[in-house]
Amino acid sequence: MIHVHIVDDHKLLAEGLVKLINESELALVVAVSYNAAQCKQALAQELPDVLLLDINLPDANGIELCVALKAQYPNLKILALTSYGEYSVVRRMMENGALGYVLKNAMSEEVLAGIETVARGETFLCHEVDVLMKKKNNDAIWLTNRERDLLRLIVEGYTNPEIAEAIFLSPETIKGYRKNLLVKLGAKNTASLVKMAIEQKLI
Amino acid sequence: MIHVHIVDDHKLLAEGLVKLINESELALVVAVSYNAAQCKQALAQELPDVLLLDINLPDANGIELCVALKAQYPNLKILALTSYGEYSVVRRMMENGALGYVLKNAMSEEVLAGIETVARGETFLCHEVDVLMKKKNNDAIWLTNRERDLLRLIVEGYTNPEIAEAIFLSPETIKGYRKNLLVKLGAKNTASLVKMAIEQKLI
DNA sequence: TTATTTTACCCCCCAAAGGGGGATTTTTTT
DNA sequence: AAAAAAATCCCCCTTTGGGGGGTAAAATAA
Repeated sequence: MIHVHIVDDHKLLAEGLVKLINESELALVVAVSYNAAQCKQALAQELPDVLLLDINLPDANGIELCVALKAQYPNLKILALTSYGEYSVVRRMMENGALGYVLKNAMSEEVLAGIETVARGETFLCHEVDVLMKKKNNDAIWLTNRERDLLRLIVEGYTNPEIAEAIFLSPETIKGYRKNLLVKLGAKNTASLVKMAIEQKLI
Repeated sequence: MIHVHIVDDHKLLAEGLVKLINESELALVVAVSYNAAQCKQALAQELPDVLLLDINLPDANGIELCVALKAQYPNLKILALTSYGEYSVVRRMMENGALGYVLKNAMSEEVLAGIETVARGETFLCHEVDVLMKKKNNDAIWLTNRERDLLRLIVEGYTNPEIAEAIFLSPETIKGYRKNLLVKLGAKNTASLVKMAIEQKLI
């Protein structure tokens, strides 16, 4: 029997999942957490086989939480369960410790299949995400860490001179990054750059 | 018995809701739609007492859908069920035909209470939203229609001269609106203006 | 009917963004 | 070891944005 821990602040969804999983006879829900703090506490008590992890938690970022949990519990199998269907999110999640990724609009069978697959130690992507990762690999936008740092600061409203001073670089360098980001994202100015950064969840 | 129609593309959640509602003996789920098109088709067949409506649908905007459905079925009671906890979204939803608003992170009892209340024709807000609408009423940001139009164009990356030409106004007027928006949202420049507009879902 | 809000317009000035062209060094990949 | 990619820096010039002042008609609300 696979032991599952659900982490999701959408209580309605979590409730439904508990029923779904327990009734499947495939796995057993041993814990439900509504935020990152609760999750960490519960993990210290009992370690499940699979952690069903939402990305959008009230007190933490799912990607960073994923990294932290993997560091503490290397054998824990993390299955992302989220509504974010953006290339950048999936990729960062999978590169940072998640073994599987299932969208909230997937069929319930996909969740069960995902739990079963990651429990065996294999990677799993729900159908829609699988298609996305194969198709978009060509025109998908992927930023370097430095570019992401810069983009974050631009989105926050910092000007080139401000950023330069903050991270000890020449204003001309920041200008170069900004120009490059415009080209990379296909944005015509800062406004559309910020829009794309947020909507495609690149930051 | 209250007849309920669920509209949500998160199939996992919808499934859980069906069980929850049917087992409550309070109401009966007569239809489930995963998008706006399906919803409209199903409504033409059978009219429920309460429509449980998600805002984030793949093929439509929940607020606009709400207006359209209210126009066609004035007696239909719409209960918004969504993850958006922003002041602007709640207010626009309630001003555009929704009778109630429940967050997805609410307890399941709140959904049932919401269904029961709106079925009687009374308005309903889940606890968290109720607190929000009372507390934030002072510092909450609310834009005029014109300001929203302008903000939309700014977010899209149009410059002042471009906007002026597009909506037949003087570039100086656009400049004035832009300045005013910066003050209203408390943004220091276009980048943070766009960020706030999207994150607070003002557009 | 009076206030208030909204919409639309104008001036000056300087800082910041954006478009064009480069370059070098370090790091990563092959 | 060679090639490619990432990170850093520089110049010139034009357009756009942002801070500071305003005014005034039209629409809404009190």
